[in-house]
Amino acid sequence: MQPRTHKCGQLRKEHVGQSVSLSGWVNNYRDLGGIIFIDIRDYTGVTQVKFQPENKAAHELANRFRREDVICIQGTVVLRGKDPTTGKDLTNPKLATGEIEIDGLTAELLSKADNPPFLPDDAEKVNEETRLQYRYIDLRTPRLQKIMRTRHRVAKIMRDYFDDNGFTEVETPFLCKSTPEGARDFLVPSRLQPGSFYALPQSPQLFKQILMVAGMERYVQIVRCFRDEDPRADRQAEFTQLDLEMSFVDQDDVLNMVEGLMRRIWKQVLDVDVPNPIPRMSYAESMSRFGSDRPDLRFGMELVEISDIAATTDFGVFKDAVAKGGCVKVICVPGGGAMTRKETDGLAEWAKGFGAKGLAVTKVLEGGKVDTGVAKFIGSIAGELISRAKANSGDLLCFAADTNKIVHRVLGELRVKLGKERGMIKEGDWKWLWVMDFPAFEWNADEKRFDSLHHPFTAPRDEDHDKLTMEKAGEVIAKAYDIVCNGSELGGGSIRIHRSDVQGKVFNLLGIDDDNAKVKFGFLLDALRFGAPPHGGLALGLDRIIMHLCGTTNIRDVIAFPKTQNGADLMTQAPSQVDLKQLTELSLRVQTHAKPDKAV
RNA sequence: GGCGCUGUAGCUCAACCGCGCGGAGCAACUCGUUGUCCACGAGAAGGCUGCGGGUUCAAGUCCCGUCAGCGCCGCCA
Repeated sequence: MQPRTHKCGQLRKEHVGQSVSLSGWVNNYRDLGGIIFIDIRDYTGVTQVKFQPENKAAHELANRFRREDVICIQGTVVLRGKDPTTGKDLTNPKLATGEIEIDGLTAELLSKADNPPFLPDDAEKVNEETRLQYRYIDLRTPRLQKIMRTRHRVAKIMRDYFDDNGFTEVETPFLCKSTPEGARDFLVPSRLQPGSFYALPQSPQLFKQILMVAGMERYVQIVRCFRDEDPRADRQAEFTQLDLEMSFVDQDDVLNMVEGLMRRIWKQVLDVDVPNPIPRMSYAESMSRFGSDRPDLRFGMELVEISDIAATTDFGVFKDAVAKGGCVKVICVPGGGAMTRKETDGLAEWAKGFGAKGLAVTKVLEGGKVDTGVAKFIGSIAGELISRAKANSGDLLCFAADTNKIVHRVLGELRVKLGKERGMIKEGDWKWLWVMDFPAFEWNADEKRFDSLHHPFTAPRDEDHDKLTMEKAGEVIAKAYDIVCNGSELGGGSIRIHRSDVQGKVFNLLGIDDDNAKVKFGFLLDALRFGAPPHGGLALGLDRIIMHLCGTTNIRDVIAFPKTQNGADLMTQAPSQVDLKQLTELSLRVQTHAKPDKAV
């Protein structure tokens, strides 16, 4: 094999006359009987190589080259120019290297390829199932190559940024203690302690707090996290976080640090300016106006409160909702009046999937009138309704009347669905937001106790410390914050509790008694007793950041070896059954072999 | 755990309301072709229609089950 002198995407006019050697894959071949053209590809691009019959040995070899063979060629860079007889322009403007070609003098077959199940050129059209099975071919496509390189680059920008700011990257364990709160843990059996299990970390939360107690001051880590829950288009069981924690800080310090990072990444990767500062909105306002704690601000269609006037109508659904302490809200869909009955019925059906009993709609006419749907019930408030919703003739009004939670959920989801479907999002628009002032706790009616909205180590506002009682816990606001980009939560964090007495009170609210707390989090409570600085931090979803930067909605695109919805790796066939011997060594016995065909 | 969509040649797709021997493009194979660049021309080959059952004179098509992939709900402190 000749040593490579250049990469396949590199050669230009100025290299003409040079003797070069390239290695790569056969992207395509065109055998014209005499002259043979081979397009050779590596990660930098494609170059055309020609083999003339006069170079007999090389020509005979090239004659056998097929797609995806790995070859090495050597020859002279020549200008394509114009055909001497016909005068036709021979350059290929579609190719970065299209002004030149290589007059191939020698060729070598480094590795013969079987007929591939699909060609990298066609991959975008191919079934994802097939692509995942042959992931190494899929990854040859320029698109995925580019995503993987962007991912690398972003990780480097992150590390450089935090290095510039005095952070230290510390690796935390993958074999951890299981903490049954939150998501399901992936468990790893202990051989040395039969019957005991490690858990893979859902996040390094406790370790990073302990690193603050340990005096690291500024910690960062790009770290794999694991949650044994069902995947989604933007969620994998195994995912990567940028995790950070800082000592002697309050919210503004963390927010400023993270904003600086986002500005650097978006500037360097996309040449897009992230606003300075990123606007902030309270959780309460976000829920009220957008029905979501991660509002997409690229379009309007805000939720409008109409409970007061809805209660004055004769419409039972509206009156009941308000009487029971819920609310009635409306969103105005510009131009939605043109929707058919079938379409609006479809929306109502869809809304039921989010807990709504239905979805009331009506169309806005000229002169402050409404028609169709629930029009006959709301005639008395039509004028006020149209004015509050800022509706115009031809718009569609969508109402939800229920508990606050369901109304926000349904209209929030509907708003996003219609915003996307009706082309209300401007291409290339970026809207950033910090959502702040989350409630610390949420009442769990089933278990008759409070749950943490964020996690149990989140600090309440200083002025809310005396509300850490069963009576008032619902009013406590946490020092927690989420960063939201175009309606997607990129990350979140909080200032943590650094006093063991406050932490104890919170555990009690969550129904974790002292003994239980000691068993589960004793090491953290101990650490907090031995000199804990005030600290806080944040975790960003690296996969989601890459998705945004690369313009994909499929998280599998940004992970080199992703898993399917079933948790399977179609390439390696994981998970698989294991030898009885392995199980015995781990003191494990499997109850059912549900899929014996997958046995090892 | 639930709802929906999909499954036909190596790949991408056809095949009417259930009616003829399930077709085409690409790839692979053979032959031809000296300026192509998703080369071109000719030929030959390629199928248990995911799997199992049912309805029917007749099923790729309808029904039931099952497996797999995708999207969603639940879940994701």
